[in-house]
Amino acid sequence: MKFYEKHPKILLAVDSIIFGFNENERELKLLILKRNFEPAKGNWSLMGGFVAPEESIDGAAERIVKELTGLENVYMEQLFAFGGLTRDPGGRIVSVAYFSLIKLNDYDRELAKKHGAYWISLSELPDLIFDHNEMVTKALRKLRIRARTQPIGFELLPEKFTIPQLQGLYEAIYQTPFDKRNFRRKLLSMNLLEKLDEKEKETSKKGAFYYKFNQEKYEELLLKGFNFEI
Amino acid sequence: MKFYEKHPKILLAVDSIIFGFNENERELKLLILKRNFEPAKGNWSLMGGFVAPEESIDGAAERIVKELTGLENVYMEQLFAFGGLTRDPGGRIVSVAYFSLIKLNDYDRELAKKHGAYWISLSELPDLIFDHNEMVTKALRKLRIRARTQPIGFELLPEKFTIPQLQGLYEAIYQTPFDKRNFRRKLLSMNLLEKLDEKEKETSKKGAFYYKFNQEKYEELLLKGFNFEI
DNA sequence: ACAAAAGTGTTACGGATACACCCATGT
DNA sequence: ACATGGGTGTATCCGTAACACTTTTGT
Repeated sequence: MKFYEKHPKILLAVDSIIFGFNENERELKLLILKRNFEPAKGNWSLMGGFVAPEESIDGAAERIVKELTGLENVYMEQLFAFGGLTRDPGGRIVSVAYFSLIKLNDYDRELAKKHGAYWISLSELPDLIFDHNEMVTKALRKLRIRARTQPIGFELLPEKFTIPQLQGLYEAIYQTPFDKRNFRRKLLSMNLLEKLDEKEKETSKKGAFYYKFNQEKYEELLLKGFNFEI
Repeated sequence: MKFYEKHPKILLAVDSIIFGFNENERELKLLILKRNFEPAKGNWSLMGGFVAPEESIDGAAERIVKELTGLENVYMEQLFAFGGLTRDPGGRIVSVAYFSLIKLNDYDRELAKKHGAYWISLSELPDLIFDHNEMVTKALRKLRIRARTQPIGFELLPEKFTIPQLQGLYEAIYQTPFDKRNFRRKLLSMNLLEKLDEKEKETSKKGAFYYKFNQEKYEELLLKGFNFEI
């Protein structure tokens, strides 16, 4: 039984804003690529693709990220549906944008290379095709809002991280320095970080203790009405 | 010059969560209708419609609201794109949901009647078709977040309103009482409300002064980095 | 005179901010 | 011994929350 058959269909795409972070650098990166098909071939672009009839839009977004990075089960959130009539000169396309957070050391370098993908610092972002710069701006704004009230920062860090690394991440996201005493106090006061015995000794002589985020504890606290807040 | 021609197209719809408020009652209302076509004919549903090839998704959302209420230029915000494979038993449809805020006295009663539409209190919301209840839940959550940090409450009130009416609106949105001294102080301290000489005398013998929201002043303050916050 | 809603001030508390020195260790 | 980044405590400020009585006026 089929309904709605007389209604016109539309090309539907997804585009992925893929954020990456490396705990040793201090910048948030974005994965973009040289587009290898028309229109706008050769220009910088986000990774995207069309939604197939037999896949959900979330599924399409996951497929796109996996094609480019080899990663599955990464943090992903729907950003916005872009549906202006003239956003893509190649035709009338509605695109649902998603943003993802990945650890910069995890992705598949071969796959990325094959697609002509590069990590770009946010501060050096070039002009992208169509409305992709607008997508990035919107994604960054949403990321900043999210990172304040949900513990998604940890998606960008390895399992073990130091407090200075965590602070570096937040400083990269918000592009502003934090007071290290206040930052540490605030984070530790939530009792969500587990201190390990091991120290990170690359970046300082004294060494900084590793911590890890306790997801189970977070979920437990959530049920009691706890709100993560930075 | 056409590109992308070999890619499959998809049915794209919009659904509208239309919130309404009447300053004399104390409840937030939702406009829903009895669906008059298959599938799920006769069940409660949000107002929706398909996106035409020659209209933007925002345009489709505006058209839908106008068809049902006769209103244009109402506050409207994109909520979320729902793209699960089985969300509509009538076929594979991706739907972009929007929510709108309207003043309950403004809409066209004839149009609404013709579509079989009714205003329902949030507390009495029935089962809606497909994922429409989920849409409403999500819209309500977003409305609550927005109303805290942007002056959108005024979209639900007439140009002239009293402080107790404004408080009643916020209490309806958040389903929780506020202290009237603190509420009044906070709102007035932003210097965005202009006190009029006139009083509203229906609901009390003493009468309450009317105020109006000063949009120009708000925009001016925004430029200086002001943040609306309740 | 009384009922019913409008309007008004002060205090206490807690979280946020600002700020400077000591510690550990590799060279 | 010194340079480098890690780690710590306290005082102040400000916004938030709690709370009860007076005013106006229609009946």
